[in-house]
Amino acid sequence: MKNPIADLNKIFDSRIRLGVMSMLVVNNEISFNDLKQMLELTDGNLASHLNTLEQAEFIKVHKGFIGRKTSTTYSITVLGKQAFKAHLDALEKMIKKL
Amino acid sequence: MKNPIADLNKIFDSRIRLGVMSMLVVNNEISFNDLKQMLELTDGNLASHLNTLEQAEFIKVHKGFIGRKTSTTYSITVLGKQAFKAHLDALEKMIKKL
DNA sequence: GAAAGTGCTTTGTTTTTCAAAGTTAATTAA
DNA sequence: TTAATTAACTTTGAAAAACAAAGCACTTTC
Repeated sequence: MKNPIADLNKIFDSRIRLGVMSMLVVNNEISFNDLKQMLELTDGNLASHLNTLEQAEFIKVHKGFIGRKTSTTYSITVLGKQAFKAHLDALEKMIKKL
Repeated sequence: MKNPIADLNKIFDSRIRLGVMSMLVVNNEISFNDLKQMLELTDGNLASHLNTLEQAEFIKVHKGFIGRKTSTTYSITVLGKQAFKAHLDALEKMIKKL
């Protein structure tokens, strides 16, 4: 038998990054503010997790406007989608023995 | 919409504890050594994660023998099964929108 | 009787997480 | 026009968690 946790992606150990990704899988663009409110996080905390995901190239940023207000939105990348799916598959395989 | 990660159990953020639990769900008794080898961990690291799970009363310990050798085995508790299931349900709900 | 195995505990370092406060820039209210 | 607000950060620092390595008590095997 092989190590059941070896295929889990370390980046997704964090519930917050998991939450961000799961939200971005279904919504192709979400604002910083919406993420912050949905996940109930402080600015700094969210920003640093987003940064981790960005470094990994799992998400990308778009700086734009809503009306005349600045609005930063985030979306998932192809790589991000793949990695997230792979992680979920690994999770599923791990617990599929139920 | 409500916070998608609120129902995830913090104890299962750890890949290692997740791995231990998923192994104990399908095998009703696993030895310290087997867990250590399967998950590729050092003694101290495994022991401390097992301790966390034990504190939460999600697993319990049995000190016994295999032949004449000491053997410590672990099994999941009813509470542990419930908590693990609840966590998996929360995870599933979170990503079910796929 | 020396070496090795089991299952820890202790110690200390590294990594991760997080909140709080400060920052920049634009925007609206007074 | 100045003050206050909002958005989206960055920086700082503290607390928590993860982890490896070493030590330890006990037993067993060589």
